[in-house]
Amino acid sequence: MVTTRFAPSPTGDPHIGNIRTALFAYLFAKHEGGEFLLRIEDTDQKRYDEKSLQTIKDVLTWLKIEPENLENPMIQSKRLDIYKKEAMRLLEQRDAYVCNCSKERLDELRQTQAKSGKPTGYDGHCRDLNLDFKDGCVIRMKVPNEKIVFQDLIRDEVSFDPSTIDDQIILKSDGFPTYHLAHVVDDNEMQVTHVIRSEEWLPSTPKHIILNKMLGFRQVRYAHVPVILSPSGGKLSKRDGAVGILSFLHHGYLPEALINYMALLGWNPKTNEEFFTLKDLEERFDLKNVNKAGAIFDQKKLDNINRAHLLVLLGDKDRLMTLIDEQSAEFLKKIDRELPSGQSVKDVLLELIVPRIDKLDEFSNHLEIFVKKPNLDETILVFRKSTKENTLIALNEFTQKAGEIPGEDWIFDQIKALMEAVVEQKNLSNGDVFWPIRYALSGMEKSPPPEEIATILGKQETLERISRAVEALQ
RNA sequence: GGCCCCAUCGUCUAGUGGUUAGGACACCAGGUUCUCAUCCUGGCAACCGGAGUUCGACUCUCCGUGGGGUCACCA
Repeated sequence: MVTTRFAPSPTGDPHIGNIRTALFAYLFAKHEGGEFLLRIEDTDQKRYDEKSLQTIKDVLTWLKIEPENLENPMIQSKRLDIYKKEAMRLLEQRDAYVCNCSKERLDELRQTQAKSGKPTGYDGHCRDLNLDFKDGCVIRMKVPNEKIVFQDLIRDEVSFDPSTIDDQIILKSDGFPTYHLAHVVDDNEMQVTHVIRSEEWLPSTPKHIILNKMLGFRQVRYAHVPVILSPSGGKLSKRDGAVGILSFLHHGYLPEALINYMALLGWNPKTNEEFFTLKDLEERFDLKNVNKAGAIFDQKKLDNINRAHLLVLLGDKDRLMTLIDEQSAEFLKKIDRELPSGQSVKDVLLELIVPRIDKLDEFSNHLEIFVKKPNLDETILVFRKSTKENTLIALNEFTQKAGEIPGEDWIFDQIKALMEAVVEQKNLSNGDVFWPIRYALSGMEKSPPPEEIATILGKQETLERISRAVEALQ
């Protein structure tokens, strides 16, 4: 049976790169009919963020990549005695040793090494001293002199020369284990079969393999997934804007879209399709089809995929209503009424607005136009294939004709007929008329059609807005 | 700097010795005899360089070059 895990440190809003790794681990487990587990690696007391655990759980739930033990994850800080016991065992086996080198000595050592152009690393000062363990000392693993070769599920064979691996600390002076010891012990206890983690762990993998062997644990398979790069090519970091998964949530991205995009970033489905649900991915995912090279994060593509999922959501308007912001939802309910066609104003607006937005946080902007007069830019007011003169003719003629329509007839087909009449009588193109009226009413380059907006705004407000547009042009 | 990993359109990628090097995003043009959007059609655009191996290399090997990662009592 396959078991994978997601083992984040509780240090804040989870990075999208970590979540993608979690997704791969989840998908691999599901595809193999196995288990996906959660473990919290909180052995660094300095960076601990108490809200983070809940955030991690919320995010996994929101994305629907829930670990089997979501409510009861393994927490490393509660297992200190276990790590210590294993460290002591290694000490007894002479696979590890006590080191009392001071921080100062270590810093100095590194500096001299760096200065003389040598690789930095522990020099083995305490290796053969056979010091007794006392509180305040650290324990280091004794790296044997043998070449380490292993098969990475994504990269195939990777090998390391022992001279490049130094005697890593496995138990810190505060009694906490380092990652190296803790994860090996935990993965064994959780019966993890496949360690799927970020590529940045590749260089320390030989240490983990050695530790695992020393402790007599069964072998695990490793898969190192490539990192996500920023548009400038480096590691995607906070300097590149939003990288925390929560910020994507707050910006109105759909969980299913995020999942779809993250999967495509580095994994390929071996088909030309690109739209996938979680279920689809569970069926098709294979580590063999994960790319080796890092992939640059492309927000445009994410937006595009989000749009595709948004369109699908139109088929489930009840869910859609729960996803848009509260104010917008309330507003829609307030103005909702049945139209002669039998459709509701709410549904019509949903249908009109959703295809025009990339993400849900833009939704309220589209509703705002019904309560707030837009700021107009006279250069946008003129359709790109039109002229200022024709725009003025169109707006003025529309105003004049509109005056003749009684208030109770102010509904879309009438208004549309009106605009069509202007086109015909003044010998203009559709763009000459529809574009400036729509922009005058909405102030947006993308918005529902003018007659729809005008109907909801009412005759008086419509004419006021058009007259403001005429003023802006003159 | 040492070590490790990587390298096809601007971006995500398909391609496993013989292809007009395919798809998607973005961009551009056109269409949907109603604007913007949606949708549809078309266009632009790539094998990092050099040696080898081979009848034949984007595909295999080596060397460069470039990019990334890592060298903590952080994970």
